[in-house]
Order: sequence, then C-alpha cells, then structure tokens
Amino acid sequence: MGIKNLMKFLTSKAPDCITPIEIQNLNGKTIAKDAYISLYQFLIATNFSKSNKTLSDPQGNPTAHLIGILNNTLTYAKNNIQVIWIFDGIAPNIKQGTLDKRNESRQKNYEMMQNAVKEDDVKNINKHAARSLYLTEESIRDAKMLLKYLGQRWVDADNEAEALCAQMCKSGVVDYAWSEDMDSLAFGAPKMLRGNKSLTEISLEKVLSSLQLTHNQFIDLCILLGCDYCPTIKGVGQVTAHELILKYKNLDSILEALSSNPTLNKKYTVPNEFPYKLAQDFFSQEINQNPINKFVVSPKDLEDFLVLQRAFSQAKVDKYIKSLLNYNPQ
DNA sequence: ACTCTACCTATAGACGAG
DNA sequence: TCTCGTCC
DNA sequence: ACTTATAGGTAGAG
Repeated sequence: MGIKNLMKFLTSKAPDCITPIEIQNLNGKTIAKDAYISLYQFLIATNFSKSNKTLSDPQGNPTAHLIGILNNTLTYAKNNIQVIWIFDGIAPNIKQGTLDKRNESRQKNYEMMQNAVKEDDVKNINKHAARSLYLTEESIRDAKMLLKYLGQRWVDADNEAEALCAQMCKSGVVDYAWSEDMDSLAFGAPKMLRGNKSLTEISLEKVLSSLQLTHNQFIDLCILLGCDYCPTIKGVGQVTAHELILKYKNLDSILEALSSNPTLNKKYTVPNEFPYKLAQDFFSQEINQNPINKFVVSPKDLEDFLVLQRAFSQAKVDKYIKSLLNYNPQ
C-alpha cells in the first residue's frame, strides 16, 4: 500500500521535489529496483491491460512477466544503466494486518471471477482475474533464472525490498531506488525513481526542505498518512497530519496533546492498538545487505529456457540476444 | 460554503507493422 | 507520428 | 495457504 496519498500531498505541497527525467539522462547510473512491483506490472499490464488473454507456455507457466523483464533489460542496456533487482524476503510481523486485508480482497475477487465465468461475463472475468492474480513461487523462480541468464544482478532482501533499495541508495551502492510506491522516501532513499517509459525523479532532500521537516518528522508524517505497518488516527488526513507535525514537532507530542485536550481528542480518535513506535523503528532501521548475485549473459541458457521450455519464438529470442550482446559486450 | 477524509472503482508494458 | 494487434 | 501498488472521483461529515 505504500504511503497513502503521499504523491498527491507532495504534488500540491512540495512540487519542486518531483521532476520528470529522460531515460537518456540516466546513462552510467545504477538503480536498485523493487522486483515484485515491476513483475506485477508486467504480469497485469501484459495480460489484462490491452489484450484479454493470459500469456503462458503450453504447460500453463505464466510468461508475461518474463516478456516484461526482457523488454526492460534491453531498455536499460541500451541506455547504459546498471540495474540490481531486489526481491522481497519474509514480510515483517507488523505488516500482517495489511497482508490479511490484501488476501481477503484477492480471495473475494477470485470468487467474483468464478461467478463471472459462470455468467460468461468477459469484462468482469478479466477485471477480477487481474485483481485476484498473484506471483507464484514458480513465477519468481523463472524470473530469477531469466535474470541470471541475462547477466543481470539480483538480491534477496531479508524482508521488505523497499527498505533494502533505500539502504543501498543511502549507502551509495546505487544512485537511485526505483519503486512505484512511496515507502522508499520514508525508508530514507535520497533519490527515487518512478515510472517506466516516462520517468519521474523525487529528491528526499527537496521533500524535507519544502515541507520544513526533518527525516524523523517526515517518517511521523508518513505514519499519520497511513502506511503498511500501523493503523491511522481517524479524522487525520494529509492536511491535518502536516499541520499537527509542524505544530507539535513529533508523534509523541501529538499523542500527548490529543489525550490532554478533550476537543482534539473528540475530533481525532487514536486506535486502541497504535504501534507507531514499531513503525518508526521499522522505517529507521539499518538493513542488512545480502551478497549481490552477479552473472554473465548466457545465450545458450537463454535459448534453452525461453525457446525450448517457455515456447518463445526462436527468431525473437535470437534477435534479442544479439541486441543485448551488442549493448553489453562480454 | 468549504475543506478534508474515507471509500469506491479503475488501472498498472513494450514493440512494430501498417 | 499514431493506432492497434501481438507477445506465449 | 498465497508476496506488488497508485490515481481519480465523490459522498458526506464537520
């Protein structure tokens, strides 16, 4: 879920921090890329956005995300951009509430899809199929294998990929943390990228200076807006959250003010379970960085895997390999 | 009259032939 | 340059 | 048993 309404908030309150950037301008740069979000985009966009069928090999293994990886890798190679793909590890306990909700919604959509199938309602079949879709262990294994054969780099995070992307950006291992969601800023990524073909750069330094906040205050703001790790205070949205933080300086003081002021307390109700300190710690923690898996392009493995096992067209794979080797001389 | 939140629904890629 | 079908 | 997100519109509370 990322941070609720953060992009909307930044667009109106700190527009300077958001700048469009041409992919050519990223020549020579290194990016840590949140793998799951990307793979979901590839899977859903390719399967359901324009066409109405799912792409898979004859055995039924999904291939849409593999097509996405191929296109994406070539685009980065053409522009001399190094990418390190970051995969999620084990979800943290404090995220359980969010995950439960997600699974519930997935389940519900799966049932609605089955109903639509009975009624032969194509539009709703596709709609709910897209919403009940998830990446299987096998799909992820395929994705990692493909990245390996493509000579790309990837890492398994211990838990949240976002957090590791941000950490790598902070420590200078990469220039940018790429993600569609906005957690990266809360995790402290100095520079993040969003988008695929048309890219947007967001600078944390400019966010903080525009909003006149320290990073810890910004984390408190994110918690108030709504994150994956903690419920929100009812009645507090983007506007009120920012005002409260500017006035009271931090979440502890805000809560103190709320509990000692009957008028405020009535207007804004803090949930019984409000583990904001855990969320604060989670956003500020030091992240362990596991070793990066690095490989070289292997044309033979690519052909075996894509053409023989996943039924890709021989001609396309050949063309692709030629192109990749051209940009990535071994 | 107006601001703000909460909730609902919709959408998420890239290539190339013509 | 744009649209639209295709990618497996 | 199941691991990704946001944007936009709008009703309605305060």
